[in-house]
Amino acid sequence: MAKKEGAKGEITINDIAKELNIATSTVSRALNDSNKISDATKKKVQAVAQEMGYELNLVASSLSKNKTNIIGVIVPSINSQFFSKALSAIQKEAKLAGYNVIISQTNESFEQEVEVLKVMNSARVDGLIVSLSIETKSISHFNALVKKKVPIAMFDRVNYDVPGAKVVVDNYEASYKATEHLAKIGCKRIAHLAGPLGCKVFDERADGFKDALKNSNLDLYPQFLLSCDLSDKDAREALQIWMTQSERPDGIVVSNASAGLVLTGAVKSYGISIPDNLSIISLGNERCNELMVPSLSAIDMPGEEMGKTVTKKLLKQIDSKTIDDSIVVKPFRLLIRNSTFKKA
Amino acid sequence: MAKKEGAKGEITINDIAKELNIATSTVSRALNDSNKISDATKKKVQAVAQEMGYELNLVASSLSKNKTNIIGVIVPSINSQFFSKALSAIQKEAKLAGYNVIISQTNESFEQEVEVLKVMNSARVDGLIVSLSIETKSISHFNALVKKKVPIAMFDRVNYDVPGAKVVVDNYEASYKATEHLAKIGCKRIAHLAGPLGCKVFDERADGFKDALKNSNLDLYPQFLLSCDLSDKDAREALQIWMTQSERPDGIVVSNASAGLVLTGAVKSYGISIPDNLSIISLGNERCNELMVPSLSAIDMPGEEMGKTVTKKLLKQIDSKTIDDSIVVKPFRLLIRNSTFKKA
DNA sequence: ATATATAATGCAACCGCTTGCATTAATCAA
DNA sequence: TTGATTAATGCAAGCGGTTGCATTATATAT
Repeated sequence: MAKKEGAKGEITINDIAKELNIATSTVSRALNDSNKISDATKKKVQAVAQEMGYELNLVASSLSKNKTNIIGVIVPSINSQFFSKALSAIQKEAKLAGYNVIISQTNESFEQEVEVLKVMNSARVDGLIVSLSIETKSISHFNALVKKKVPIAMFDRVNYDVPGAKVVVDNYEASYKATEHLAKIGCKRIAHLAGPLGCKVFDERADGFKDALKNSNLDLYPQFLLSCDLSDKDAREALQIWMTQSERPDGIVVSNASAGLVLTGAVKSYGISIPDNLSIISLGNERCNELMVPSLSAIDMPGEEMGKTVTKKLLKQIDSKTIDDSIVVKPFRLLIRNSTFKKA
Repeated sequence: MAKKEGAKGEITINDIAKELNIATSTVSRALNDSNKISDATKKKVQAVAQEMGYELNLVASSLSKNKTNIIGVIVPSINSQFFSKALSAIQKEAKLAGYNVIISQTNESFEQEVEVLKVMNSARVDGLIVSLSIETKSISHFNALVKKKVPIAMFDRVNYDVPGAKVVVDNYEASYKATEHLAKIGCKRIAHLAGPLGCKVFDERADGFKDALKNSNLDLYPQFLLSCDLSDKDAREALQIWMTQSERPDGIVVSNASAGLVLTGAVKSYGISIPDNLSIISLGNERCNELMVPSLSAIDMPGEEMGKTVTKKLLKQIDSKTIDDSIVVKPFRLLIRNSTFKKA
């Protein structure tokens, strides 16, 4: 077979057309299984394509169809268990529908989020799945995309002012339940390690905490509500503050999984026993939670579920060319483990 | 400003050209900061581009430049700590060089790997970073890419028959050191939970284990070398076998992090104390290793480092248009924790 | 002032595929 | 048999940039 190839050795539909002495358009239609091409021709074309090692050039295809079949995904980080589970589900779901996925992380930086959004725009993604950075307050950086009607779906860290579907958990309720759980097992002095102020998910968690205290007739002790960036360092410092107070907490609700693990580990150095002297529960559950000793109670946030659903929502928006402003609230699970064992 | 926009509301360089009454090529060159365009024109063009909200269409650009500035990344899974760290580093490094990243996971399936490779080919990625699936034995699915001289770089799960740079750790040595460590602290009956047979990294680890035993003058007891898929279930089953034998192991080298954590957790139910009756060390280290009780000794595989290096290697191949067949062996660290505490 | 090098811009083909419309071939009803 | 349908294929204009080469404007040398 005489192969006339382009510069980079790529076989194009033109090559196939020449080989068969038919029009390029016929080849294109044959390969796309158009119903206006005879079966005989299709067979021939497919055979030759196969033989010549033809592979569709998605770039060219995207350009002429004005559709890339690429979904852009923007997350704060890709190496937290929650997000990597979500990403995994997103990728899986997207692939099922014939979409590729471009992933970018913002590292919790607003500036990077803005930049990444531009790149996604330039890449002409067919739709966008976003989980906002902690720093993100305003959303004007979405304007360009919104104006162009690029479908957007958000999960977990969402902003309801951006049009498109949202998939979340009820953070208020999650925190409320966690706090209530501590109250129920007898904790009287419950503290909360909160995330950065102004970040909605963490604000909601702090609110849930406060209301649960109130409804359980428990006081909020001074300094028992500490807000920080949830880094290992900050978590340890918060613990230090609590442990050197005259009235130590006997229960802690930690606003994310990572800090929860750190706290639980760090508590040991104060000669305190969990759960006898102190109960801990984290909002967010990682594999480690059940493996460590004591195993760490948690609210499990359904990462895969959220990833899967947000992808489906986005794909629906893409297909239907409509904006779906629905909000899906995924259920969380309260996982009671040894760190919050019922006191006698 | 009169905006004449295309169907999807996209501003093109043609729009800018018309607006300014100059040629499209001039606009293109101006935006690309070509040195054959006067500063005055550049300023004007950039101003108008800004004002009209122009954003480069990467799809069109890619097509005409025959370069996508996209790196394809193929990994077995994106939600293991090792790979998510690597991915994070890859993404970061790629972005620094102006590349986007398309990520796909094979879920350890050869079939999916083959398929994903085709998609990457169609997407015309400028280069490929790959970590092979466990199932992958043959590499003929890389032929098409190799023939087209698409740069490929592999890390961790590599195959030296595919041209391109490789970034690995010395798995043999890692396993050897881990085993030797157990021997040194006095373990006499050391077992090894190996990964699937035929997967190089795990074979090498098994070899390192065996050689370390030999050189430490220790016997390999029957059934003490068990190969499995390293799932939670398999790990527990292996432990079951060992624990119901007359001669239980007093040391275990587990061939990945996840199974190591599971084993350590499961051991408790046999009423065995770590490290007094049994020492455990895992090849691969997760955050959990140091948080659990007892903290789990491990060989730390440098995920970020590998991700960073493999990306740099790939970018160099892309830039230089040459194949770099170098092999970088990244150092691992032996992290001695409480699960392998020196016996009296 | 004239030839000549240099800088700035324009023209048009091209990247590989898609698609509306035109054309030709095959099929059917009258 | 002939005009009307229907089926199959071809033509050519995009999609939105990029780039080699031609052209024009400007600067330098003689």
